[in-house]
Amino acid sequence: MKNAVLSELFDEMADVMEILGEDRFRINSYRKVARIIGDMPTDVETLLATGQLAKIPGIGKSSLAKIEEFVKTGTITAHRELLKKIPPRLLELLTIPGMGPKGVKAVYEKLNVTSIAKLKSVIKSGSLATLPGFGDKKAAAITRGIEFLEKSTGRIRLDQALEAAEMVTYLLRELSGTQRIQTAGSLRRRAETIGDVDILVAAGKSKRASERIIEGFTNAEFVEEVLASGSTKGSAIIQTESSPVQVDVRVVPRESFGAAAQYFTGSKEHNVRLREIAIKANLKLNEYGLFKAERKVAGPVEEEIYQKLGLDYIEPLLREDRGEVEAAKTNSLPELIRFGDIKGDFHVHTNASDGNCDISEIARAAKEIGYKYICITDHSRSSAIANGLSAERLAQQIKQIRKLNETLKGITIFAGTEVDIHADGSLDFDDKLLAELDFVIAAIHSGLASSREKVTTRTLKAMDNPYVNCIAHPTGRLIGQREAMDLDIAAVIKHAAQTHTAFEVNANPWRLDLKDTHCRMAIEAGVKLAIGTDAHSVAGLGLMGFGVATAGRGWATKADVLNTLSAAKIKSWVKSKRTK
DNA sequence: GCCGTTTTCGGCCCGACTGTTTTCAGTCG
Repeated sequence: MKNAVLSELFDEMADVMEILGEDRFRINSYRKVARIIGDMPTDVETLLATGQLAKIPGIGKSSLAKIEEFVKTGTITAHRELLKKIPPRLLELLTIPGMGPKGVKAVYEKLNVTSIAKLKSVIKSGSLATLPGFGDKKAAAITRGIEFLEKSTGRIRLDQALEAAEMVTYLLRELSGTQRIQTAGSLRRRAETIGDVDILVAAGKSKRASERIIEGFTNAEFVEEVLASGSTKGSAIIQTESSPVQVDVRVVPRESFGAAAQYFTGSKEHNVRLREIAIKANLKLNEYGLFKAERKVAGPVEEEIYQKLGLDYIEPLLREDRGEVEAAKTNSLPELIRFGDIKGDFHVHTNASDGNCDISEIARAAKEIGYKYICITDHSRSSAIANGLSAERLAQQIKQIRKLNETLKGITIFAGTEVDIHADGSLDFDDKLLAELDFVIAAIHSGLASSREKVTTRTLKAMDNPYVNCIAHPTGRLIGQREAMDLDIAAVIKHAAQTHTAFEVNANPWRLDLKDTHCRMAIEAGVKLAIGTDAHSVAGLGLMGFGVATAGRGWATKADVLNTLSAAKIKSWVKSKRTK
């Protein structure tokens, strides 16, 4: 996908211009273009060819010319020219927490620092601390920043962030003076990765009450390092079971709680849009409320902020400035899928392959959750490491499931498989066996790094099989660990619509695959989503919420998601592809 | 660089914390 590369180029141009001290509004427009392109689910090339790109607000003449140049030549002259103006490794300094463009400019011009390595040495020699605007504490903060950078990728998975949020929330609830607690930031929006965890606390008006809450947090046992501690904000690295996580706690008065929740939930881009609307209406929006001159017109309740701005309430999942503000103006926001709409799980493993419990155990657990059905999808023989089932073992399992269904009340077990898609697009089981199953999900588990053409053709061919109902984890990514396959998403979505095949939204926080923007593309093409946890244990069934949130971030309604249908309707949905 | 139902020029979102300051700039979200 060229979008990611292009987005990076625009961001880099903005970085260089910031260091060079150029006009900040101009820099902002570059950043905006970078974000728009990075978020776009469709290839820039396609949008450019159809003339749609020029119509996107934020992309003007100048950016359009740069994008055109990039599509034609693979490079942007302006980008190359800008990079010539600074040493090649200078930009890496910007990734250090505590180092911004002004700081980078200063160390470069005054101390000739051109890389992180050189920055380390001027800190060691003590010369950084002599620089105007720098000092011992600043030098120490930068050292910590470099160490942090060296041992982490900076962003954590949703499950890790949630664990940290739960630890801190539990602590805050016990503190006196705490009136309300709300998780905010990218965690509340259920973004696929989280930078730091934001938690809001409503407390009494006195400064002392607020200070006590911050103290209670920064002094907690699990706090490893305090980064900042003021009267309304505390920031610390906490140690969870899985990783160190930065948590920011902010205390706000109760009468501003809604405004603060809105403000700190973001995204930044969404908030900018809201504040622009406020200004046009002669209002001012900040974390304390919505104000007309000095008078507060909204503040305690988040919904009222939107209402007073003339907008429908926008769910946190949608707050990315991806068209939700426009939709809120025209009463055309989608009614998002909720966990309560989910009637079953489409992707579950048992101890027949690499899961850790048997069919009846996991089925009972699913019934306990309130599901009406569950689909057993153990691996097929090619996934040997996962103890994939042979044709004989699968035939045996189908019989076992049919028998269990006779005795188990209140839940239907679908016999399924997660069948491997071979390099040539053929499947691990023949059609005769697949025809015995209730639901078939197909997946690629090998050769993920092969060419765009190969992985795309492979996926397209699998969808042609009349028994394949769903493609599991379609891009194969593992967040923070493995890149997605270079799949032609537009092509596979189009083919899915034509072949009556669904795409999985894998709910595992390592995967979240399809991801939000791809979900939206699929929905727009009329392709159904099937949310599956890929559970390998009873606990694994509990990941469903991450999948529902990801689909919701892709603007999915109940009607877009296969597992909101009854068991009977699923059967007829499957049948309609087979009899086509 | 982008944009326009008051504008084709003149605007462009807001505040807390920190550290280096003698009243504020830089960074972050």
